[in-house]
Amino acid sequence: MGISRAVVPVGDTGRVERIVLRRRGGDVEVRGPGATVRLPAEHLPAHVAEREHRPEPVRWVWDDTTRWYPALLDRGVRVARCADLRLCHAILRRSPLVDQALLADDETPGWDVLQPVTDTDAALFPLDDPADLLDPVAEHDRQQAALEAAGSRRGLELLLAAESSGALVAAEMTHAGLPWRADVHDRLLAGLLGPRPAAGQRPAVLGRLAGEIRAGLGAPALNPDSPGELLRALQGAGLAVTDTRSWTLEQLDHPALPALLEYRRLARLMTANGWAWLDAWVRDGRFRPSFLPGGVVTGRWASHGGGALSMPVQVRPAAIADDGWRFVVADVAQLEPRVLAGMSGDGAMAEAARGRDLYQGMVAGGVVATRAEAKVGMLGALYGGTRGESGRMMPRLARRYPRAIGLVEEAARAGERGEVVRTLLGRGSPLPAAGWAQRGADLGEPPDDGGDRQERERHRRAWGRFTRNFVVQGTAAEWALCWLADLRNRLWALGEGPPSARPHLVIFLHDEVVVHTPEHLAAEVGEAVREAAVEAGRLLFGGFPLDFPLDVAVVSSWADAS
DNA sequence: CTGACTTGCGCC
DNA sequence: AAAGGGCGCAAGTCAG
Repeated sequence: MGISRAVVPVGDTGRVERIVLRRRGGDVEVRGPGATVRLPAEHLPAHVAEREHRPEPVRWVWDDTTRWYPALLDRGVRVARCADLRLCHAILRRSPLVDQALLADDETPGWDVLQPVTDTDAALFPLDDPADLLDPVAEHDRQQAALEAAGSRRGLELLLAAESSGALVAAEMTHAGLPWRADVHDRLLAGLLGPRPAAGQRPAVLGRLAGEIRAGLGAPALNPDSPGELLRALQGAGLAVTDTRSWTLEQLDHPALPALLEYRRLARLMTANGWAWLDAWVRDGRFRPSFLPGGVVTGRWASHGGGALSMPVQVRPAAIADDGWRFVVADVAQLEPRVLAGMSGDGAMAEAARGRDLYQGMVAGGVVATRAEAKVGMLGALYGGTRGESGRMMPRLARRYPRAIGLVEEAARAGERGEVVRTLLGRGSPLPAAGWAQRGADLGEPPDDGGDRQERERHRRAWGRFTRNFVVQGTAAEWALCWLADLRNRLWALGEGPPSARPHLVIFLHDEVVVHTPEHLAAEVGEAVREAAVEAGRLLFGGFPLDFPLDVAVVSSWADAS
């Protein structure tokens, strides 16, 4: 394995040799700047490893990381850089900074619809993979030409490098898996629900609670899992409700409700992260979901399998580091408001962000009286809340933070006009569904009846809330990608030996990372996480003074971090 | 029966 | 009058 201690800079696109890989039946075509060689697929890992060990940096160009990297990782081969043509294509195709004519080709629709493969057990090179019909060399050339001609090119270049690096991290996290103690999880479930029941049976505690609910509501046949039956039973018991959400039920006063709310809480645990979840997703002491970089329109990651991006705090005690290893858990406080301050160049908001608690900083700046007001006001600015408390805060925020609030307001107005907005680095928003945007009264359409007009207006406002949030959520995702990519490089430089012996990422949740590390490196990993955050801020916002304080914890169980 | 939709709730 | 962004997942419900 390579033992280079140098940290690879994120986005060092210019000086790096590029090698394009392409499947050719059972062979792989390896096309470097000087020569093209063809070798059997089973020889590829050794070939890649040999090239990675040489001192001159290389960027592997391939159609889709999910189609190449898992097999390399299985053979113990790690790569420093790649260009993921599928992900880069998706960004470039939607970016308003890009001349789409430069991407146009007969194969463009094929790249548009190319999906990642998530089933790592599938054959390495399935015969009918649509990816094999696409020419990665030509696509890479088109992408480079489009990038060359793009406005704000450096931002896009950074985004493509970070996105590709994210694809590597995603594959590596699935490969490594999150250490998961099924025995601890099972004890946790048994403590709350009773011992594991036979398939299809309610565990003892849920059975008892169901009985209490039926008795309390006078509905002996009620299935509390059925929203319809439950609603009728509640109404039959004299409660004026129109839905059965827990939040609604908490407002009511009825002797059956404590049992119902407790049932809800435990039934949720059982169905989402109960024994069935353990059977389906935990093998050999590891939870291995697949992560999908760019899986959300804003650029956030999605995940598939096991609900990896919404692991309840309740079950995190079962995530336990291996013997002699630790977790380093780090999250950014108030990432989105900080990113908004940076992207808008709002000095006053950046000043409030100086320090651990941005909301407290807003109080100190005299813009609001309490932290709670600061928080609800800021969430309203980011999500488009105009009602109640957050609506009342907006004028004050707009006065004190004109650039920040101006930026999100303008994004909302642009969305309402049906326009594309973009993140700081250049990821574009999708266009709204055809309909309201094209048929506005300002385009000369005869006025419809009031119902349609109101409907269109609702859609217009909703789309404005989406674009308002898009620019901030999307730029926050870019900060997080840069953080992740730089951290990945630092972690590699920190360790020694094969990938499995080095500190490695196991979880990434939008603004939080978990690193699994040999215990003796935990302190250094903590430093690396902080340094990577500083670097991410520099990459996105240059010299603009903006803090991204982290909470960092070195723990044995994920649950002990929060 | 399957598949699409709804409801509710976990995470950020 | 109403007006909160993005996801994934499981169970219930309903249409075909």
